[in-house]
Amino acid sequence: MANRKYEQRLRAEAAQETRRRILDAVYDLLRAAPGQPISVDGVARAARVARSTVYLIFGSRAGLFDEVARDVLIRGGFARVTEAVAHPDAREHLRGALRAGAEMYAAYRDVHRVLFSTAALDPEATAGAMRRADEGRAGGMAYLAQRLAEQGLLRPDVTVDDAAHVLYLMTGFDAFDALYTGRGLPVDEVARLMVTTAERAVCR
Amino acid sequence: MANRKYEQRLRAEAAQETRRRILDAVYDLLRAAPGQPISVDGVARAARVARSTVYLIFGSRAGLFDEVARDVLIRGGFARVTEAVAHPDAREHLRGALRAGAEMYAAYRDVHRVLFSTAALDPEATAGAMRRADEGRAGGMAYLAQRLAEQGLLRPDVTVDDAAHVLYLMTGFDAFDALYTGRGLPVDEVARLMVTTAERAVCR
DNA sequence: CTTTCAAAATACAGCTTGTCTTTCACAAGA
DNA sequence: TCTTGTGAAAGACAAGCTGTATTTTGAAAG
Repeated sequence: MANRKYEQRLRAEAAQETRRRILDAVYDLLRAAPGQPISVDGVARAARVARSTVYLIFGSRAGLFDEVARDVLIRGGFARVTEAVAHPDAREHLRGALRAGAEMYAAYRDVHRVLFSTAALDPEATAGAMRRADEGRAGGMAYLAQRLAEQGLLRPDVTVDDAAHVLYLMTGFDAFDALYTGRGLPVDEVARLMVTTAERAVCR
Repeated sequence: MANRKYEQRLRAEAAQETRRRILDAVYDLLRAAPGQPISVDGVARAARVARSTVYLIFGSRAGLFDEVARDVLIRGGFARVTEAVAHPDAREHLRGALRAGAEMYAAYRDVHRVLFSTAALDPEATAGAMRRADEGRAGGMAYLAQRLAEQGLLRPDVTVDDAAHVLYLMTGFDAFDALYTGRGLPVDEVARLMVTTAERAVCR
């Protein structure tokens, strides 16, 4: 029973691959049948993997969705949102962030819909990934409101706090989806409406 | 087996009473443990009623939630929203509708949250009450946008369609809840932010 | 005193999550 | 080549859920 050290290159790679296959299966199921409950069993079968393997890797249903939530930000292009933040002009920061956010949401709309709705129903069900994303956005909007104020771009009758509230409202997935799915507007139309509405509400 | 006609006063009243008891149980459970899955069995036990009775009266879980959705509008004061619509001044119509809507959502916030989130996840799960409410709101906002245009209150750079889109966005439960729960603002603050944001976005 | 009906009680099939234990297959190391 | 570690599969299991019967109870209506 002496410990024999393993470096396991190939095996670790294979493990990573099955992990990806399971995540991909969630995307596939969501795209194939949006608005339909997803079971761990269904995911396992779609990934051609045993159900117990899903529990082995992700621990639970919540753990799986937690990883999906982490993954969908990367796949959807969250990087472009952070790029927008780097713009020296706060107004361009606002426009870029709203546009990048809309595109990110649209890229995997069904996935975001399921994640947000299940998180709203039962915060435990996503193990906190949604909460973290939300807090990050709240912090980002506080920062943006502050920058707008510093650059003198805020309407005189709008406080920094109010601006942060409105920006938080406009950058949420629900706001995006109300226009995208609820009204059937294309992404660029949604982004345009969001930008003009936000600017009129908080900018001078 | 000859049919004997029944007028059944007392019995019909008793039936209506158990029906209310079941609906009340849903409210109680939602208020006691928001963000926790609700089972038909739990509702039945809370109402001190057999589970089969719930199915007898409401047909299914979806049917139950459908009735709750119908009920919560009445209890929350949807009447005040329709009153606002009657105002001759379209701008006051807008303000009144937004305020009344916010108060209605706030009165039974947890109930609305569950209803909207489950409806978003699975449209079948509420048997259409949410969809109908949504269509009604969409129609109402189209009407309001039209009235604003006719009274010359719309910004010159805003089309009637765009105004309807923005108003639809601002009057949704998700928009309300983003500020009410997401930001922890009191109802009147939410209403104020909604009104000013909507007015700045679409009114001259 | 009989009829009718709301409600309860009960059993059932089928689905779900989550936790086991056992077995298999294969790459890493000696 | 032979052993060992380990990712994954396979399968059994408990517990909870929905939905659909079927039968029984109790009380109001006639």
